[in-house]
Amino acid sequence: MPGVTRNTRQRGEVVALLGELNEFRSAQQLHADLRQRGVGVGLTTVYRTLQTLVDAGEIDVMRLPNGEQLYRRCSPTHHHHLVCRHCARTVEVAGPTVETWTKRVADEHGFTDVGHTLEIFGTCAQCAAGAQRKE
Amino acid sequence: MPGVTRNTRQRGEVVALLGELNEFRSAQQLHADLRQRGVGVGLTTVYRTLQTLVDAGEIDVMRLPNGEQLYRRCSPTHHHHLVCRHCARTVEVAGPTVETWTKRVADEHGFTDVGHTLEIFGTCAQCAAGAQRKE
DNA sequence: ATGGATGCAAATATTTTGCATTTTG
DNA sequence: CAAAATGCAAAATATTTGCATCCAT
Repeated sequence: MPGVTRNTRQRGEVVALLGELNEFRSAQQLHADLRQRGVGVGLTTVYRTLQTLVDAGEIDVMRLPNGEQLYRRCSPTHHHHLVCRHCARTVEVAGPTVETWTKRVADEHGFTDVGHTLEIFGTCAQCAAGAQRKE
Repeated sequence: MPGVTRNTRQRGEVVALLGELNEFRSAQQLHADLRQRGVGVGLTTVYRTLQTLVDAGEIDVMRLPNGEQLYRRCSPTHHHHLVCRHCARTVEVAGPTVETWTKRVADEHGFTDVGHTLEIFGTCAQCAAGAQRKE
């Protein structure tokens, strides 16, 4: 079992990139981004680093309806995402209402140790205005 | 483009099985179930049939945190699922609260054409009592 | 020096697709 | 009979793992 987490160049590159970006990216995208800027990092390492960061709670994972996993540096507190289907613009939203509701529903049915996943998808104002579908 | 949807034996088998079962199953599981009862259906066909049914809104798809896709015949109205992590027992829950909340949040941020995904995971009373982890 | 980290290639796992054949309407 | 559906094998995706080597501490 990994006792400590060492500071390697690759790890630094991944963390740095996530720090700059403010949108969800797949492991593959992040890997491509890095290579494009001339940074040598293996895809395997990107995957492993992201996994480590997720476990440490330093980044967020989200899964699109199509199954792709996207990663992003987010605020450490529990929250959900409102994502634009077209431009991928993302808004973090705190959801005390949802938290309370899920907890209550779970209680009513005798469920404990509850957790949940929630993502909201829609079209942001910009994209709606431009009505520019790029599909 | 497929104009109509024909009635084939295989399609009937899949629909029938989904009709009996009342829990989420993966395409692979459904395929195995069918073969086990001596019904000859190709895995490809199972996938294609499920896809068709989903498009027609006749069945529900859910994705576990691990990414597996599960299918189930559900009530036609919009709802969410409360799923036991251990025994996979599933409860359908209507979520007017959530619907309203997501709509409001989206509005506040100028998002339109909104949709969302929500799944609740926990430990059901039975499993909590038995404390039987079968992992 | 020593155990975690890396990265290549290969293995997994899941879902999709090409295409010849069968079946439904 | 024509179009749709089937099913096998192969392809496409995405992520994980074996293992020899490298490097941070």
